[in-house]
Formats: sequence, structure tokens, C-alpha cells
Amino acid sequence: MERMKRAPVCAGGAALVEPAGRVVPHPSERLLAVAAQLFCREGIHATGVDRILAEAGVAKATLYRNFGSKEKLIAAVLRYEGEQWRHWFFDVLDERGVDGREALLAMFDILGVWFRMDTYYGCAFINAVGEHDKTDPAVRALALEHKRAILQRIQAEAEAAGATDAALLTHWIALLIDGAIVTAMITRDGTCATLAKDAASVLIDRMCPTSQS
Amino acid sequence: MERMKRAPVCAGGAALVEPAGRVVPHPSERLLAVAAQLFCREGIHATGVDRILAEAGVAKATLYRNFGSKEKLIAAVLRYEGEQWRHWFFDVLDERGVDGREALLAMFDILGVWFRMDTYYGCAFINAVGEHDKTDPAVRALALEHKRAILQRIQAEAEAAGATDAALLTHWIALLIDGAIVTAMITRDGTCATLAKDAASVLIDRMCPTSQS
DNA sequence: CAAAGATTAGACAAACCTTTCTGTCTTTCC
DNA sequence: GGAAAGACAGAAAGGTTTGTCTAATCTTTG
Repeated sequence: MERMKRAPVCAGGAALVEPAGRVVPHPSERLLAVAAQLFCREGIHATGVDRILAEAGVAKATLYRNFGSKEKLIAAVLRYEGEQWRHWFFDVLDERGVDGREALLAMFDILGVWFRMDTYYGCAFINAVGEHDKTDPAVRALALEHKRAILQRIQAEAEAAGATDAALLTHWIALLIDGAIVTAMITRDGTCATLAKDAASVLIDRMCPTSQS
Repeated sequence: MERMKRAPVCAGGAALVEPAGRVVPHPSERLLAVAAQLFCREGIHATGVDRILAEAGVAKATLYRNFGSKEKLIAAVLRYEGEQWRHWFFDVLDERGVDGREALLAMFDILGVWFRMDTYYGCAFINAVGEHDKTDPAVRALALEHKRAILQRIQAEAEAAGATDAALLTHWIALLIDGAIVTAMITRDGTCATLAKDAASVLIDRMCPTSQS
């Protein structure tokens, strides 16, 4: 079963309709997909295990056999969701066939697409950290891993763009992305992706003396 | 009982130690302060009513007499916390006696102070929206009100700075602020305030042709 | 001082949550 | 085919949740 291209699982609507042959994936993955959807839409602690089981059509014993506890399910869901999201985001980015400055700007177009999905519920990691005990490093560690993976790609594009300080530009772009993600969640207005893109353009110009727009 | 100057209630540690005369405020405000603290640190849905009552030393009947339900308490806490935070933030900003470009940049210094508090748990509104049902506009409306109040001040300073498009600069600054807030929550690294400040400086320069730094 | 109103402590109901367990059914593998 | 493993439905345990109610006590106010 290869990974298919689809919207981020935060959006995760079509997770259960797979190509014929096997109508539904393994119960374990069905749990992940359904839990990701519910956690993102309604919040983690507000979503009971029974809800997930009913919606996934999975027995309770199966959940506890596969994941052990709800906390571990949460961690697995975050890993799964992060993987799905990055796959989607980077695949769409790759399809554009651009790099450097153009790629950095394209990221904000893709964010705009994400924000405009009616299943946009913000970033699963930001929301998860926000509703967990902030003195507990467990969930934060998962978020940091996700963040690091994204920063890595941004930095590669920043270097390709010829930034005089690629690391600094990377952090600037990341700040705009995070800001846009939470702003879009709160305002439900996808245009903040364009605002962020314009700001990014200015920052890139300042950092890349060679190719001014 | 006049409002005293203090750290934002997200930080809210010293909320119960008041100047002599009245050891503790009214039960109703004690509930707000304690609930704000717990909601911010451990999450709203993860915090039970009993916990709040025990820590505030308030009877359960008093909570339900004053607020009616937990949902209404949450709304009251968010309003209270937002008021406290804005009071703190704007007061500290005013004390600096700067305006325009200098004020916009000073905001990021103040954010840096906030981020470095060991009681920094991110923005109460962002976290609250993140852990609530995203199809329910109730909590989002409170967050939007808070956001609007902040945008208003940013815009005033953007205009004072002589920005050619003050509204656009306002949104840019706001994106950086929100990005820094969530980045600081996840990384627990206050230096992202400085990164955001540097980015803001670039954006302001681009928007304010008169006074380049 | 006295009355009115608020607060407290705590018991209590009803719902919900996580987790375990039992027993049956289906799939898989040799 | 037969055996072993996994999945299913659902009950039940044990704890926690929100919310209500009853008295007794404290605070405020006229």
C-alpha cells in the first residue's frame, strides 16, 4: 500500500475512500486517520476514545492492543499527521518545479490552498502543544521534530536563493508561516497567505542581493 | 480595587498576593485568575473544575452562581486574560515613551520579555481556539476581539511611522508577532523575538521611505 | 443590630472517560 | 483442514467530569 497523494490529514476528509481492492486500510491506520481528523477538528482532549472507535468502525480492544493508551495514540497520530502533511506540502511544492526564491514564495501559495480548505483546522502540532501541559516536553518534542523537517527544506531553498544569511532568512520565513497558520485558523481568512507572501518577498529581497524582483 | 501592574496572567503567578488590607480579591476574580493560570499552563479541557476550585479556595456553588457553566467561565477567563495581557503589554510599551517605528520595534523587545518568563505558555486565545471545535465560532469571536485590539495599536504606530501602506504593514507585523508567539511556545527559546524584530525592521524600512535606519 | 445576600463545605446525580475483560467471528498461515 | 492470531461487539470496572442541592457561616448594608 503506497502512500497516495492527498490533502493534509488535518483536512483528512477522504482518508477512508481508497482505490478498490481493499476498501479500508488496516484498523490501525483507520484509527490514525479518523483520530487525526477528530483531534484536529474538535481538539484532542475534547475527543473521546469512543468517538474515534465508532467513527473508525474499530473495536476498543484493537486500539489498546495497537497503541496501548490514548496518550500513545496521540503521539502516533501526530507523527502520522506530520508525515502526511509534509508529504502533501513538499510534493505539491516539488510539482511546481521551482527552487530558490521562487520556491520560498510558492510555499505561501500552497499555504493559501491549505487555508482555504473547509477542513482547515490549523497546525496539528501547534494546537496539540497548546492544549497540553506546557511543562511536559513529550508533545513539544514531536512538534520540534516536525518543525525541524520543515526548516530544513526552507533552508535549502534559502541557500539556493543565494541568501547572504540563509539561516536567518529561514527563521524569518518560518515565523511568517507560523504566523499565517494561526492567523488563518483564527480569522478563517485565507488571504493572510498572500500577506505573508508579500512580506516574505520583501525579506528575501533584502537577503538576496543578486536577483531583485 | 484598582488594577495593578503585573505580568500577564498567562504568567499569572503573583495573582493572589495583593497589597495588604484585602488579602485576596473577591472569589469571582480569584476564580478568573486561577483558572487563567491553569488553563494556560495545562490546557482548558485538561483542567477540571474541581482543580480550579481547590486552588482558588472557592466553593463550587460560587462558580456556578457567578458564571453559570464551565463554558461561560472559559469565555470570562479569556476576556479577563486578554484584558490583563493587553494592559500589561501596552503599559510597558507606553513606559518606553516611543512611537512610530521605534514603538513597533519595541513591541518585539517586550514580547522577548514575555517569552522568557518561566510562566510563558503561549497566547491564551490561540491555544483556546486550537483546542476547541473549529466549526464553533464562539471562542474564535473572543480571539478576534483580542486580535482587533492589538491590530488597532499596531496600526496607530504604523501610521505614526509614516508607512506608505499602514494597513499592510500592520498585518505584516501581526504575522511576525503571532509567529513568534507560537515559535516561542514550541521551542521555549525567547530569542525568536529578536529574529522577529529584525524581520520587522526590514519590513518597516520597506514601508517607511522617509526614515531609514 | 438585623436582615439580605453571598460564600462555604460537602454530598450527590448523571454523564463521560479510559481501560480491561469476555466471548465470538474472521483472517491468515502452515 | 487446523491452528494461531487478530478483530469485533459490548459489558463492566474504576475514576473523573460537570452540575445541583442543602445547610451552615460569613459579609455587607440599611
